[in-house]
Amino acid sequence: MTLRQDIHSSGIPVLCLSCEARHHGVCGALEPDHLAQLAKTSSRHNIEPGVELIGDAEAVDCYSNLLSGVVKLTKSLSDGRQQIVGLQFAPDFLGRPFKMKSAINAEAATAVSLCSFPRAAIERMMKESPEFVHRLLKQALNELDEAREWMVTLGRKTAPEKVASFLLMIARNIGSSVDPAARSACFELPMTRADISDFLGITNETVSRQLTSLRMDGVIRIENNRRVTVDSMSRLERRCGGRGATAL
Amino acid sequence: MTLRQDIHSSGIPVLCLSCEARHHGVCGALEPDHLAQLAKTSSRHNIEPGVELIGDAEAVDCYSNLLSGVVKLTKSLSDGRQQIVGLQFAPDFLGRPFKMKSAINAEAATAVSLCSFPRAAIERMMKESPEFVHRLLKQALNELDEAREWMVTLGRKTAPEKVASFLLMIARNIGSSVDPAARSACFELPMTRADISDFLGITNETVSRQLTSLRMDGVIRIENNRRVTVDSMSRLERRCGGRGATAL
DNA sequence: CCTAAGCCCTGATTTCGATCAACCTTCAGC
DNA sequence: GCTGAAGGTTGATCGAAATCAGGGCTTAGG
Repeated sequence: MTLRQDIHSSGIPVLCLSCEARHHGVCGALEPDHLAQLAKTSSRHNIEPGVELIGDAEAVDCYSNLLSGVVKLTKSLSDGRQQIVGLQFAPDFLGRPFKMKSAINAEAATAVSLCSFPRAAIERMMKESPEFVHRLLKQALNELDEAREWMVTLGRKTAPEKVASFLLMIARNIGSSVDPAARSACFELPMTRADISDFLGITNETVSRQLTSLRMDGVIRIENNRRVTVDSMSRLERRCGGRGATAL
Repeated sequence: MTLRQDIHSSGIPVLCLSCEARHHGVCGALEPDHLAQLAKTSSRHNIEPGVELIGDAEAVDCYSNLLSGVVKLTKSLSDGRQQIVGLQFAPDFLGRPFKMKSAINAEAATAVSLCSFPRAAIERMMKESPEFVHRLLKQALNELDEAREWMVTLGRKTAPEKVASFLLMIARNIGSSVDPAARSACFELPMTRADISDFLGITNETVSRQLTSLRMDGVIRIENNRRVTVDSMSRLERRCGGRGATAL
């Protein structure tokens, strides 16, 4: 492999050189030699929308860096009711240290590309690199914050507020905006109406109605059912229900 | 102080000897010398129900081990709507590494006792003891799991199921049960009906009605508004909505 | 081409839980 | 003792969102 020689030359594996995970993801915590170690066992996958990311070779059980696309984490009740409990965007780290029984399903919401590592390699990294664990902790705390933010949305917001909050969250995560102050945004919805409803704890009919309502009111524009344009972010924000200002 | 001499004799600070946090909490990750270091700067507090745990001397900004009692974490919208986003039981670790702006309020739900440490001491521990960070990661992942479990409850369960699920969760956390298989349980509700409603995303009237309904159906007994007895856990479980079985 | 399956939108109706309102109990303070 | 506040329960009414139902658009496949 060309890998070994690259390790010798620059210290950083060639595969990792252009990888965003090295800047903002967990790999940023690693020294070149650790990175090289990991890279030797890594493999890249491209995954189609709708494919489950579980056990086996496919993706996670291995741990993986999410390089592009959106992954949804879901939990279901035995009667079929489903709730999306997390969305992961690049360059999040996927996989669950310390246990298998998570009872959470991961599924590619869009086309997804992953950089996967065998479980053993990651567990070794956790032993050898405190900085790596540190980074994992940071991500876990971030996800915890997000989860708690959603709990407010799920428990205390109305359907119109839920949909607006969802759009705002997506815009902030994957929205492209020319404007540096992000006064406007444009993005492709990474999920179907049914997914959105599972995310917000409402029905797809309600999602549809609320999107229409936002469209009618000129807050958003929608093309091809998926492409959303928000002209005025602040206008959208005002529809999200009292901002979480606990102080002031 | 007697502290120093105890460090010399046994290696473990006297205060920590009988502390549960040393067994199941974050302190369990520490070597005697680290523990001694921390103990020197620790202080214990007793806090009344309803008191905010924020900034200042009072409690957290310091980090603290929760020694007894229940702490509720809440987020509010500016119009007053409130959601409880987390409950902490002993021996959880309170406080937020890496940032101040959490926008989360912590409040003693019951009488609470804390063992607090100055921010600097904990940050130093995080640098010096990888095992400590490891422990923090574990707790964070646990809280994340709990948060996600609640998201299902908030988003997809009916009011009766929500209340049953809440009782089950409390019973599992603080229920005393003679029976080892936990066929029955008895506990003091750590919060008011209003708190419970903020936790479940419903109104206190609805909480009240559902409790009455469970009482009428013989699933629970209630004394003094607070003391709850569950004779058959499995009966209660059946009221929680399809158990999160994703597989099988 | 036609058909069937997804996905999405919209209207009519129903229902669950919110809201409004009254009353009870307990407890602290005067 | 009385009074008022806080927490809790219960009933009546209302409304937001679920449910039920139908129809349109796009895409894949025969």
